[in-house]
Amino acid sequence: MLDIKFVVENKEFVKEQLSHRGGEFAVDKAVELELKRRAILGKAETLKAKRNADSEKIAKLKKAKEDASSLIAEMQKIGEEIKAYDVQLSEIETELRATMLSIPNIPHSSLPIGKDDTANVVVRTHGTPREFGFTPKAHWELGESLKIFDWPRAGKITGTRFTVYQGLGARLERAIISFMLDTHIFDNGYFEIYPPYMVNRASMTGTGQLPKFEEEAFAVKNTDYFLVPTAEVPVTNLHRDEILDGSKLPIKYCSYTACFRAEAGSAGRDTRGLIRQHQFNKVELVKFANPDNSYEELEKLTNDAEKILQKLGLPYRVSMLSTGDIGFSSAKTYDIEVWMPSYNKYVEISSCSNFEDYQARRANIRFKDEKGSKPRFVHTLNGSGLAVGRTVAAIIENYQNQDGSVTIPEALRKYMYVDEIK
RNA sequence: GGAUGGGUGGCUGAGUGGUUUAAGGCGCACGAUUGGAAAUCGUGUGAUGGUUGAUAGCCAUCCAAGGGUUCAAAUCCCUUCCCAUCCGCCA
Repeated sequence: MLDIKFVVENKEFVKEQLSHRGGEFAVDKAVELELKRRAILGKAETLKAKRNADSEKIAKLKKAKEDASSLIAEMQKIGEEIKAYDVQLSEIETELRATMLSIPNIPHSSLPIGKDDTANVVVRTHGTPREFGFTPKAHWELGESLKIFDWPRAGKITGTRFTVYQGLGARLERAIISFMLDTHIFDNGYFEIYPPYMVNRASMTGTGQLPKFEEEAFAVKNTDYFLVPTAEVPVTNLHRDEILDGSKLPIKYCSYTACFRAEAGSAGRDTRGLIRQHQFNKVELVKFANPDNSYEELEKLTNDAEKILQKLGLPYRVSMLSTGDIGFSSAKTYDIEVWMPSYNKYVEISSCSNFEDYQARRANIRFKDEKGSKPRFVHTLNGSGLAVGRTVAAIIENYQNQDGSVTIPEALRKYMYVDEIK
């Protein structure tokens, strides 16, 4: 959520910045509602001040056993007026909040301006795609011949876009989760969180998944709970409605969870293999940072995620997303893309974003620099560190051998207890 | 799932209709005292919104959340959420 005061004072600037995202946003409506709200609030508060003062007079009159009936009659009228204003106010506030929740974050000034991903800028590339001396196979082909994934049975027991891992496939998935967590905990200094896989509506609203993207989430029937689409939701909301100690910033959390996404609107895209699933595993990095250095923290967070690919020896590149391609709540996002031979291109495996105070304002997460100082909103950041299924796919494809076996990257062997899958 | 008791400022804990603008204590900050410290004493101690040049004042709101009764609600009524204990069930 943007700061309504800022929006009122800089309406044209906000509209221009948001126009770079493409689409229309209700900035004028929000400003109009806010001005109306302030006008009515002033009237209501004046009347309430009078009511407070006169109620005290009534109390004194009654104590002195004097007649207060005329004053009480007057207060009855004022009470009705106040009630009328309060009804108006709550209607305006409800509408204002809904309007503000529908307005996305302002893109950071460093972003390339463009309407979609074609305007993204590659900022660095690491490693080079391997020259195979044979025609490489896709991970779903190798997975079938190695008997490590069972999609027909996944379809039978659940449905499309689900996977049954088995044997060394299951072990590889589990090994990667441990490897990623250990790297972030011991090398990068993150604190591990293992949260619930279901969250309530307030949490989904706090990080920006609701109300606008409800069709993307799986709701749990007969409850008001949702399956988490990413650990970002429970982990960021750990500090919802809290005032943090500024000297403790940045707070760095890493968290493994399964993630659940409806993938509405993705029909026909990435239908084979592990790339686009309704349920997938992910290790997520979440930071709560001081606004003064949150962009340095974004660079560090991105580097922390890259370290996983470096240790695994997978070629990748980092792109800065354009104004038209960044997510709704984000001010700046780097995508990390791993080389995927079957696609013959780089595929997104991590998305690292600085939300500035957009989520913090929605979720009311603040900090104090020192005792007595005014609370300020923190900046929240997060990034995948990394998507586990896509990492499995990348390892299988990039480390495949001509005979259909897969060599296990050195860094994973102590978690796998074997050197290859064959 | 059933029963009972709860939810009050950073913590603890009073407060069942009107000097509560939330007592007292702890903690914290500042000051006094001291060679320095402890102890002691004094003062202060939250959030949000409005107004304003102002992080000064002033006003409003906030006692789990939402609604209701009343001239007036932390206090009475209703709904929901959460917590604790016991019982039942259970990996």
